[in-house]
Amino acid sequence: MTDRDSLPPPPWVRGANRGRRNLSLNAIMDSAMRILETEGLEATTMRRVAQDLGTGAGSLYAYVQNKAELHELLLDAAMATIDIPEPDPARWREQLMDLLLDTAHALIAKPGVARVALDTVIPTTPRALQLMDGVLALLHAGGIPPRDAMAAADALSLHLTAAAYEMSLTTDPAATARELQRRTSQITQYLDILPPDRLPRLRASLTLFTDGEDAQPDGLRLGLEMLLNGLLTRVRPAQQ
Amino acid sequence: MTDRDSLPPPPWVRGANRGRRNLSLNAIMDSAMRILETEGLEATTMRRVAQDLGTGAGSLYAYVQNKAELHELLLDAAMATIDIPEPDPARWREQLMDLLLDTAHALIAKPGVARVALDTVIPTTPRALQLMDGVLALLHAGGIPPRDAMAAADALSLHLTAAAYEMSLTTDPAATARELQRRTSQITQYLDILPPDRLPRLRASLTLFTDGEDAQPDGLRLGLEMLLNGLLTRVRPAQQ
DNA sequence: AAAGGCTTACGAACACTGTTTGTACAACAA
DNA sequence: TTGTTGTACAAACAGTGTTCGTAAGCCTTT
Repeated sequence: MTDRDSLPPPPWVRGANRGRRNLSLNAIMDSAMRILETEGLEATTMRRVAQDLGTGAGSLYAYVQNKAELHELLLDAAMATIDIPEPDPARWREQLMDLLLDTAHALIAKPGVARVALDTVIPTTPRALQLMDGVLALLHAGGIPPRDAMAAADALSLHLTAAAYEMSLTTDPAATARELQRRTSQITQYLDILPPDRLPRLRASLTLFTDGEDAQPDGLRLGLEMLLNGLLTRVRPAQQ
Repeated sequence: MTDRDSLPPPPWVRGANRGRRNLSLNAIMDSAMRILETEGLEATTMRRVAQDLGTGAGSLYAYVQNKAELHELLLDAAMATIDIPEPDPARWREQLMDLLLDTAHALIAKPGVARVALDTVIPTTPRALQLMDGVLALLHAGGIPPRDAMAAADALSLHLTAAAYEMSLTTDPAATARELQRRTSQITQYLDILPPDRLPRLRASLTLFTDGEDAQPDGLRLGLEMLLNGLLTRVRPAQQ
């Protein structure tokens, strides 16, 4: 298995093993991860983490450049459970789908981490690079030319991340379940006021929409299957 | 053309025609839109809008329930330029692609609005409902069964919104162009430190990645084409 | 061993944020 | 004319990220 063992920390992370006294990057990450798991990303603020460590918010800036960097490190930590397979040309598609679903589940598991992934223009964190390399390897094993593979990997990871983000909006607290109820009732309430010939397709499909709540977790797999099928049947853009 | 004329305001919008004195929802929206266009979504705060109207932040709460609702109204206003076509079964696919690209461009045109679309679990605003109805109409015209059409519309709009959001992260200020440069240089810098046999696929594709900046605007169309192709060749999930 | 420099730690401060509350005022209905 | 309704506004609350000055500690050099 290539690239499964953990990589060394990137050089731009300031205080990897630097803390001489009370604090350390490990301690900060432990506190931040605990807060992330129990209170969500919104609550994972500099002040909250510092309070958990019994210190001031300013002290964290010796180990971390930004709140954004701290969140990115949390994203990297959340991807620890993903393991990248050795490509098997006979099973590459199944392997790829598993890898993508694993990644999505890792993002959903830690609430709010999907938003970090979406906010990060290009992920530069070690595990993100490993993941990208793994996806490219599987696509190459499937016979996809490198130029198409890059574009496909982009589309797949974008879709995956967005779907994970959307799901972590609705599954986090029970409060957002009420929010979803409020939304759908808003729509029906609005449709009742409108002339009955307006928005007919939406009217017809609304029952599928509300029932689709349970089937929505499959929506992720469905979108990814669509993308993969489309990739295989598509006219190559390099030749077009 | 069905549903092209503007719809009446939804009943839950409080002060549609209510302002008896200085303020009004229209004035608030005008100020907010001007600030959105010139300073971005982050700067479009309650206090900033109120200051632009020469009043206090609290006054806005007579016309708008939340900052979130104000942002949603801005999203709705940004979608004003999209026109929904009358489905022509012979050209449905081209029509659909145009509609989706139009929507994406509308989201990108007003900086930060794509984020609002992504944060909104289910868009309930009039124009969003019109758009959804229009997409469903085109899919039905293409012979897609209603159940699949709903799932496809979900996947397409998710992909579209996420791509628009990603693009508005890198195109907004020139500062983020430097950020993108910093990211790629971080990656190469990191790869130089690693053993040269690690992440080989990413190494090989990195040149395509950096060159891909110019071709990235086509990434959106490419992803949507993949989704559409995949939809047409996919085994129907209802029978599986 | 003593001195210097570097870095962590910490609290205070700055400039913000969304939202709530109390009070004053204007306009409409009875 | 009185009363009710809902707008306007300022102040206040509880937060936020980040910067800065100061004090203390450790390591290295003299």
